[in-house]
Amino acid sequence: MQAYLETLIKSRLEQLGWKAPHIQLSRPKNADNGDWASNVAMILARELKKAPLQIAEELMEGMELDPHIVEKYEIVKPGFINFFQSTNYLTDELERVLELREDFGKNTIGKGKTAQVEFVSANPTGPLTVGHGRQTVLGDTLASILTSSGYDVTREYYFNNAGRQMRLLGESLKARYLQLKGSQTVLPDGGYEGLYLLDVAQKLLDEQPELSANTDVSIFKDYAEKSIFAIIKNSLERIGVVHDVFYNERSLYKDGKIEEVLGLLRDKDLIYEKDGATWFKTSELGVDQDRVLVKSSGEPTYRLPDIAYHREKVARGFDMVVDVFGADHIDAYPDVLSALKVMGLKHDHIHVVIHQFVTLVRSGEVVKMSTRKANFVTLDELIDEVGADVVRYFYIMRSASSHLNFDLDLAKRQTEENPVFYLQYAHARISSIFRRAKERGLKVDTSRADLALLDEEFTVALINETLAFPEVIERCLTTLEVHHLPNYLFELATALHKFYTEYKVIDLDQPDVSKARLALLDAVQVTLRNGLRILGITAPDQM
RNA sequence: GCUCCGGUAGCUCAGCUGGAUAGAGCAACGGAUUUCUAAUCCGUAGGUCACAGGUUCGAGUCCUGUCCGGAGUACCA
Repeated sequence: MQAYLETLIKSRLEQLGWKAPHIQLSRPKNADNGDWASNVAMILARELKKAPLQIAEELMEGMELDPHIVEKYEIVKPGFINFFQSTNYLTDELERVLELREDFGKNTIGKGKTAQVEFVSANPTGPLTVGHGRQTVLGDTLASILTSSGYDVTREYYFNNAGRQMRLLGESLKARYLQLKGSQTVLPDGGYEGLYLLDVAQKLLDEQPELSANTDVSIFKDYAEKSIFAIIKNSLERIGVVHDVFYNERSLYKDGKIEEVLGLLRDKDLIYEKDGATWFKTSELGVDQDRVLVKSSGEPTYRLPDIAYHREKVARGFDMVVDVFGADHIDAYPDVLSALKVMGLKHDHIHVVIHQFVTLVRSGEVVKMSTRKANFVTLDELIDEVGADVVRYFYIMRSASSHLNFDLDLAKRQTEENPVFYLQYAHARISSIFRRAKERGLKVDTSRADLALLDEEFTVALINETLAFPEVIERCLTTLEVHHLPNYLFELATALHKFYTEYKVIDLDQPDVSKARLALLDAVQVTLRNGLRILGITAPDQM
């Protein structure tokens, strides 16, 4: 419908020799204003120096509208052109939904293209926290949106296992291990205090009781990395997230990629030595100051491997790259991108999605989170308390650029007024109706239903809501903001519940109407299920 | 100081590239169940869209400035 009107208006503009601005077609909030509306006449008013109403008249005069699609149009006050879709159009589209089924909502924007989504990327120094959870769900859902748009998607987890952090982790584990053996060893300065390390230490002690203070730290480091990664992967699995690639920082060193980047930047004269460290002249690239790439200790800062990693991403030839980062990385990625730029590499296909922090509230108090301190809430604990479906929904119901207030007490309490259950109930409710229909001998035979019977107010509203699904997916894709999807599904559920209370679906006195309504519900359920699948939330048939 | 994000109903937040009367959930109050699941629906109340200017037919949305909250500004990641 949207596309149809757009091309129609565009060609008419050309006919008249008017310069086509961005044609805007929107769904008016008020049903009196039609199903679709365009402001094109008002936009043109300035340039043509004519009254918008007159422009609209001239525009519409020679327009040939297919009565099968558009029933009528109106030109109203400031200069809107309102289009009213025909019932035929609605039922045709509904039939299409029922043919497409699990493919309804998909588009082909990314057909034949590859995409990579990097997300989570937490270093294996501790269990995933509630903070990581947001990024996890955000990235996974974005990846699903891309898949629905035809992209061949790689979900990737990049982790840093070569730096100072991991050394500290090894030392921390060693201290814990020795403590278990009765030694008074203290944790290193800035070490990891989390109790999970004690568990890891206990396991190590059980497996290898012979280690001592003389044992090389690397033994402890590797063991810690392996153990903690197992914990992380288990958490990811619990909320249905599976990465295709775990990209290891250490490999960048092994393959000489770190050195290559330094060499390339040096060729551009953007590297210099000062105070024993190696600096990147970011001040020449629009940043307020230069950054250190290699510390005086000889260890690179996170920036350097990040640049090398992104160079690899470019080399791997993805058509689209999405990086999902927390707000604490806001300062790092511009350096990475400008480094790619000066190395002459493609970079405008890289999209960075920054999400704001999750503020955790427990008993009315804000919980400060730090992986190194012991007082953090893990993603696992959250899943234990509220369930994976609720966790997933809550994390993406808000836009990424907004701070997310996660009230733990509320989330735990929530079992009844929860939007997740509201949504799932809509799905289950339809299943229930289908079961009952079957009992009464009514077949859900969508191909034989006379959809033209679906013309009541709330029915049409429900159909319209259903048909909006593909637009929502597209919007998520173009904006890379996935919160539109849960919001939409909530509205669809509302439309369904309203329809349900208003009309009786199973009515043996009106078998034709019943059949048509069952077909409609089939389409609604297909849509709900498709949407929930993208969100990674289960669609129960019974609650 | 500078950079980025946010400030919309009591609370948590939507509001698509500027469009028609600013919405939802929760909380409050009042209703609906001889019925396909009431985990539902309907109604009432609740607003200076932080503030001040500007741009134009039209601003919650764009521009400038101010205030408030958060993040960053590290030889941490």
